[in-house]
Amino acid sequence: MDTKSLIIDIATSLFQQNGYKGTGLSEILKACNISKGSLYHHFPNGKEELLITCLQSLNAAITTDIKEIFERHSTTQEATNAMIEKLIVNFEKEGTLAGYTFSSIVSEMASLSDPVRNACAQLYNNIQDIYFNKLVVDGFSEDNAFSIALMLTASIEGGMLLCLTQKSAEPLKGISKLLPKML
Amino acid sequence: MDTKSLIIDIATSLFQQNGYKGTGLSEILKACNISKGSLYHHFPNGKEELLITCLQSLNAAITTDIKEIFERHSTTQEATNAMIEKLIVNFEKEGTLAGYTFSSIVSEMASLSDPVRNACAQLYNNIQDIYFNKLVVDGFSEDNAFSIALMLTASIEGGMLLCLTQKSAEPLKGISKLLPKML
DNA sequence: AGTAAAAAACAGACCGGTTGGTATGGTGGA
DNA sequence: TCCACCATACCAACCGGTCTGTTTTTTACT
Repeated sequence: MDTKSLIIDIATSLFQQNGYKGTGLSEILKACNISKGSLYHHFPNGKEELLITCLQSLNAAITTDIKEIFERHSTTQEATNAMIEKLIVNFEKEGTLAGYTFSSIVSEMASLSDPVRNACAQLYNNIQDIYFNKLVVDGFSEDNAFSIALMLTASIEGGMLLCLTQKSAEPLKGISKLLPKML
Repeated sequence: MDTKSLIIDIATSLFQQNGYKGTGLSEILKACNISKGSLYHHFPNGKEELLITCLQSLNAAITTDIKEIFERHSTTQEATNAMIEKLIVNFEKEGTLAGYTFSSIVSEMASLSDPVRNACAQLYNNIQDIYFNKLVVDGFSEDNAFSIALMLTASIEGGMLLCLTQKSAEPLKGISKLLPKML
């Protein structure tokens, strides 16, 4: 793996775990085992440029991950349940939901940096789009599909937040059980 | 107003706006127009103690706010709609949802400090309890009431996150429209 | 009531450590 | 020889926290 990709991969997970301000450059450098000169060679505009690149990389990763799940299951409900199940398994095994959420960055940076905010917005949009398209195929009207896709995005993101605060996967499990009523 | 309350009030809104790591002590001191000695007199254990105190104060404020709304409306649906409406008005007027959410602190600190995480968990619990009790009065079974209360908490919190990233109140509006189907 | 001692509240200098960022110089391959 | 790539020394600014000293308020006693 080339140095730039290495930086992006490691920085992404550090940002997810500790947030933007919570992740120091030195921490990234040590984890990558590279020097400051190397980082600033690949990201001349510094930390924020790195963050945005990470968000884009994360965007691609999450999007393809979800897409794959949604292609494997015939209905939105099955796909959503499978997706949440994957979240739960990951959470109970790893004790973290980093890798699937980036809410810390949103709430940290949304009001401070428009480029970062836009990168996050695009990520949510992509996820919501996947839901939306599947719902339309399922036979929902575009209006309904849009509403439900929004609700899915919000409740899953909120559910992850609750899981983190409670150190328990119960919130996501409860949401998963309630989804059939919505679909 | 005594100094301690002043510190708590100002620090609370700063923490909500910029997160925990994003808020420097110096910033708090300047905003309060006090000295470091004064702050450390009232909060001898420093920044984290201050944060937890702020979360408890926020807990009381949000809880009584929501309680008041839920007492003024006869059904959960009406109350929820009124509450979201208030969020939307505030967001479109102030451009921020600080004051109603603290997701930045959750996602920043949940994995780093158990006391902070517990303070946040308690806050979510209190909110969810208000929903739950009203739902039971509405005639839902305890099981259903619990599920729906969870869903409300998650989707509203997620909705706020989406509003922040999109700089638009649309997500919360959409969620508000979809609530009748759930209740 | 008057006063002195004690406690609470506040101010600000100072500390070691870290932050993100820059400037310069070296190295290896095309 | 040139240039992408990397290493290192250095910087001012800031971080949270400690320290000592001063002011203000409360308490206790005559």
